[in-house]
Amino acid sequence: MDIPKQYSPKETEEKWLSFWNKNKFSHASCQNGGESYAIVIPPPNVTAALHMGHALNNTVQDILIRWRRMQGYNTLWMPGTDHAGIATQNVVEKQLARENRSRDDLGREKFIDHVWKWREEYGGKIINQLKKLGCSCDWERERFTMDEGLSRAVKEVFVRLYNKGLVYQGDYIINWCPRCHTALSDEEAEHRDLDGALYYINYTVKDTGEKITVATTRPETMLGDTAVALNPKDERYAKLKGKKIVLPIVNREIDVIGDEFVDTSFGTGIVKVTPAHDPNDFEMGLRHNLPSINVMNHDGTLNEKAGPYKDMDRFHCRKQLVEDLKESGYLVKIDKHQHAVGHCYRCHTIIEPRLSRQWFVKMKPLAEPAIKVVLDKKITFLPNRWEKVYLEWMTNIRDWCISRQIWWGHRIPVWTCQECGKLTVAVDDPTQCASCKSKNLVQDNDVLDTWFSSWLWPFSTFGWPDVTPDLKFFYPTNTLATAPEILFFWVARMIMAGLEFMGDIPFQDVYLHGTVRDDSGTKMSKSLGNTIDPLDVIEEFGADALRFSMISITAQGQDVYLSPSKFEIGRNFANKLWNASRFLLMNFGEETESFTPYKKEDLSSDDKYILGLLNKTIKGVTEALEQFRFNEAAQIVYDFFWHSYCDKYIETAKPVLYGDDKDAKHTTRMVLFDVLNQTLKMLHPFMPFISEELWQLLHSIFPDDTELANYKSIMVAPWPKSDDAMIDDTIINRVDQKFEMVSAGRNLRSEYDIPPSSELTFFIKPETGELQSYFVSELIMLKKFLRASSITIDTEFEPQSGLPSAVVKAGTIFMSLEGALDAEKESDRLEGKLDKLRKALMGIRKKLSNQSFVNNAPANVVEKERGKEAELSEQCEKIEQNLAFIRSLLK
RNA sequence: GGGCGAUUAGCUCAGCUGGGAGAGCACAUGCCUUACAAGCAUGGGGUCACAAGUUCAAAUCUUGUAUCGCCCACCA
Repeated sequence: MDIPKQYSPKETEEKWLSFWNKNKFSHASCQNGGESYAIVIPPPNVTAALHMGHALNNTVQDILIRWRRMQGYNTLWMPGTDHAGIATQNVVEKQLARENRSRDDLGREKFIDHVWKWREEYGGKIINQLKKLGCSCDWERERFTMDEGLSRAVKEVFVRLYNKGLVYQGDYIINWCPRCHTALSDEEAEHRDLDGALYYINYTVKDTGEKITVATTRPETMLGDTAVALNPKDERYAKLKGKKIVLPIVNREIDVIGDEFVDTSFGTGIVKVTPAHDPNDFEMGLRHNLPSINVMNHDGTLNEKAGPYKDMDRFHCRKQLVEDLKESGYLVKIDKHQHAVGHCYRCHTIIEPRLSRQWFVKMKPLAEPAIKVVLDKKITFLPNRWEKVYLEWMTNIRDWCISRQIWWGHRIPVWTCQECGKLTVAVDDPTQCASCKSKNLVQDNDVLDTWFSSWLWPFSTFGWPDVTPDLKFFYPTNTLATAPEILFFWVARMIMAGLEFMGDIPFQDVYLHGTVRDDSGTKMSKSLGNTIDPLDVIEEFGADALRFSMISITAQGQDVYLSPSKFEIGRNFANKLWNASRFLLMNFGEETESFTPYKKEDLSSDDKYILGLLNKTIKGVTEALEQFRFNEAAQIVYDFFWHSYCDKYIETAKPVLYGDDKDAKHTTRMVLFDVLNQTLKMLHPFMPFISEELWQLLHSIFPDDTELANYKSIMVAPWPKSDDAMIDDTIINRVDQKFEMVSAGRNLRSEYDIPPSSELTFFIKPETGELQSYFVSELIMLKKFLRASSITIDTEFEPQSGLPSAVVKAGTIFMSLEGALDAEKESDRLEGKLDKLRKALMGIRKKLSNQSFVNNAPANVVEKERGKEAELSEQCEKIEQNLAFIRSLLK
């Protein structure tokens, strides 16, 4: 068989992708029954291109899904995309702008048509990219948050909440993005510390002409001031109470109010009150019945209320106003001042707090049960610390502003009657007013927050509000894997929605992985230009390499630091797998051999050794996966495969394979096959493509092997089960001692600079007779590993001339030298070794002579120390003997 | 202002319920040994940020300090 020395992922990945797709291995049906295991994908935005965050997120999910599928669960991974209201509208508007057109040129209906067309043409390309990554979603079920079904769920939810009094319309201060021209929720406002200024401005007291100074960070809002506030305890308040204050420049008269909110120690202790542009001022306005003056347009320019500043941009106005105040002598001073400023999470424009009529969801009643299920451990967070973050947010939850002044999204199902002015709220478009029966209805112009559809994702994707068989079977889902960034946006809200509308939790485990950063620790983002494109990595290293590398460096919930060189881990590992398999294929191909599994009684100690370690590995990997310790699972298989199977077992197998004993050969082949087969299965969730390729190749060697015929794909082959009966620690320990002896011999060779090409004579003095007979039976092996022409094994061996030696657990190994021994060098070498051992021994002896250690430490710990003490002192003694002999040569 | 995370080898990081400091990369030396140079063998390298405490025993638990990073918060 002619197989290239290097694994090239490209064709392999394409081949199996279409194979899986054709055979629909990832399609789930509730009719197959069994125990369900379901994950709903965090739907990426339709506008998205695959980035490393997606790659990590979806690799984690695919590992879980593939693993559970192999374990025999009825497994479903529900895929789909999010319509991403503002983000998508922005993208399409930008595209229009390039053609010198705006959404207003098109008008609402045509614009929405245009977005749908855009989606068909360019949107959802991320789905194909996820396929390339190897994601085994049930692609037949792909959903979109604006699908007909999901849209119905959205309306249903709105109506239900409205009827329950949990959705209401009101005038409040909301976060307004002057660039997107829409309201945002509190979560959509990102607070960033900015170096701003605190402006001190003089206002005039009308009667007395006296000046009072207020401090503000946003002087332009002065134009909308309707009062000046002091703390009632402030003695200045008594003097000013009832007086009128004249606003500079605009010369409008406003009142003085007393309010506990005012902090006497901040600024001047006198606050300008702008109810239409500040949440605190708004509250004060309500308390004191103040008028609200909104001085801004929706695009952040000043309106007619701003007098001379009309049509000016808010920041231009600020500059001009400060200039004017300075000129007219009202500006006292400007202090540097750092403060948190809200930014639009979509376009990063500075948000304007603005009084506006919007729709809200009352959250407290929804939050209560969602707090309870977490406290009751019905939902667990991994890592656990996120539970606290979740509870903190939930307990201090504020109402959710859900209306958006954009066009792309779910239109609010509310109609206003033009006759009686009453509202009709309905799932199906009403033909007449619910109260006066007039047909003259106008639908609310706004659409809903994107998250108002995604919070229903775990059940809307199964057909809710219909109680479908899928919904009954797969809900609640099992695991949700996502990034902590959307804990509040999405995870928390899904829990609330699940409980409210399904009466049950949406998922049991929430696995929150870290954020992907570049190797300087900066979050990867397109705008910073520090991204690594996963598709480039797939192109260069392969999807398996990308997945394996990323997972093996991702500790549970810690952030991931990526640089291109990291992907070599996975690429090299894939290549190692490739070559080990190549070795098997080369040695299996020569004769058609029937597939007869090895018999336990025919196994050599090396066979038992590797099978023992295999079973330990299966146990370790399975446990690690159960605990969501993906990096550990990957590490365990990696280490087993590379350092035990390849470095040790394949090497011990070679003399057998190249020898004449047909039965031994067959047994060895079957063990080689079995162990690699099981390893490939364990690796499948991590490296789906190469594991499939090699599994298919290996199984195709044996015409009478049934696994390939039974399962057709490793994807649905059974997950390995560990068998304790296969783990014999005595044998594992003995074989380990053999390898330790080999290493000691190799070390001697290396320290004496003897090239591997020259064959040497070794003498092994085993510790016990039992080891002697074991080593004798392993003579061929030992000769191969040590590149020795002859090895003498004798418990009574005493060197007649000076020989370099090394002491290990199993005994002493001596190396013959062609020329005479440099006794001085050897004595130095031995002294060095002895020194190290003695230091270790001293530490242990000190411990053991400590009465409180012996009395207080558990018996097994003390016993272990005693064992170590015996072992080390014996080794020291032997080295001392050897050293004495060498020294005698020096005299 | 509150909360959280990180600090371990030159670099990137593991180290779960306290009991022998680990991996990968890099480095040094030697090897194209009939699976693999994307490899093999051998080796060097760490006051586990600092300080105090609990304990027979601390990288691991407690408290505090420092540095970096993140999240939340309506002091104008």
